[in-house]
Amino acid sequence: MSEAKTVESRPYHHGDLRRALVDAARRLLEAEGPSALSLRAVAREAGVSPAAPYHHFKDKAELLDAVAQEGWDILDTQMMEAKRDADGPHQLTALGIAYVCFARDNPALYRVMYDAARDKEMLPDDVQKNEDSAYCQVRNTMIAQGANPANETHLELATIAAWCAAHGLAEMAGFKQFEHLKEELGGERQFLEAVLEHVGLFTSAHREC
Amino acid sequence: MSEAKTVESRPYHHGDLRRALVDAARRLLEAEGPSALSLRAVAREAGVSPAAPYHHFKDKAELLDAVAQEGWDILDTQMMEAKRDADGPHQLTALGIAYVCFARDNPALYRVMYDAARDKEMLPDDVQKNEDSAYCQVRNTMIAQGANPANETHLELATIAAWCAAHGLAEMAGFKQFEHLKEELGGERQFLEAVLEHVGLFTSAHREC
DNA sequence: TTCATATCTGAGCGCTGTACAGATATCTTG
DNA sequence: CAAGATATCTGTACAGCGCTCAGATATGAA
Repeated sequence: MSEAKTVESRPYHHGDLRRALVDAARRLLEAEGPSALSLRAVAREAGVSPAAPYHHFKDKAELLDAVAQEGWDILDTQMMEAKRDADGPHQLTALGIAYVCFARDNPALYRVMYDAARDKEMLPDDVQKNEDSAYCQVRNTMIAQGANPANETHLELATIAAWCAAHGLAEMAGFKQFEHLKEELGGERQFLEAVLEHVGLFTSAHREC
Repeated sequence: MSEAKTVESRPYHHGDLRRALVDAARRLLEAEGPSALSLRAVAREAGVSPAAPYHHFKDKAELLDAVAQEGWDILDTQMMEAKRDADGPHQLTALGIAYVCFARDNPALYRVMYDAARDKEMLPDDVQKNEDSAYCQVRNTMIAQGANPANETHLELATIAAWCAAHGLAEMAGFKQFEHLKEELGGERQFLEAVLEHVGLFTSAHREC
């Protein structure tokens, strides 16, 4: 309470508690990691009572869904930028690298995103519906690089294969077992590129992360 | 208490509480899913007080580590069998399919395995040390299929790439988004094979799951 | 100005992981 | 076989969790 910001749209008491809660959650997530992300801690961080969030989210999972959605949006944006900055034949790898780098730079957020997905056994709906989504960007880039858009099934399988490889690498690139390889190859980026190159769907690229 | 089984090795009061706790955990995991796997529930299932587990495990994470270790052992065995039952050129895909099928058939256990890995930011040590581990089986199979064992780095990168793709597919194969593809391709197995084939490192195989 | 409604608080329930003192069973030593 | 050391297990307790609900409070509509 107290610090009611002078925003023009202040629907009710707090201003926009829903927004404030999601922001508080992301702050906590970055500072303390996923295990510290309790509903009560988020409420505390936002300066409200433990019961307040329940007027904006049905339960904890729904709050985390909102946090995860922001993660997907950021991922979409970063991949769009990566694709824009790469030339044609290197765009697919640029997308792959951007994906893995997003996970590396936002490990807690990435985990929240996939914890929600695993619980629901599905990715967010608009991953396949929104044409600007990371998923659709990969699909469209495959078409641009010569895949036959008419063979819908083949195209989708290739997209899924690339997505799976990128997700696996995103989750495991930070594992201690692979540190010696990063040193040997002269850096993390070289390691990521080398692994993606072995996947076959990707080709070598020259774009900083 | 009470039902002291007539085992020859009964070190102390319970018999082998450590063993009983891990078994209870796996029973709970299968019956109720990962979210029901509380230390207290495990103790309850094993018929002991909530504090009893602390004489065998430092904390909850250490109990889950023991559960996860059993998962890795089972995975090793199943992949060994899959490799044995496949002819040379199809062994790598057979390993990949076996990996994904293990995750499909033991989703809760697979999740415990990788939750622990993500927390520690590493796979279990013997994944790379034990020559019979799933990881080493993949590596050795790549050698058998023509990879140059002298080029250690290249070999390791290819193994990691295959592992990442398999892990990504293992986590996402059950997602609702891909159900229509499974139908279209005539079954889950066809879908899994098709995706792995797109990864490039794998080739088509003919082995039931 | 009055009233309905959306928002937030405070207290409370049953659950969790973990700590600790005390009881009990087993192993070891004489 | 007796006695003390030690490992094992119980009971109780504490703080924190997700979530519920009755009641207080601020807002928008009449």
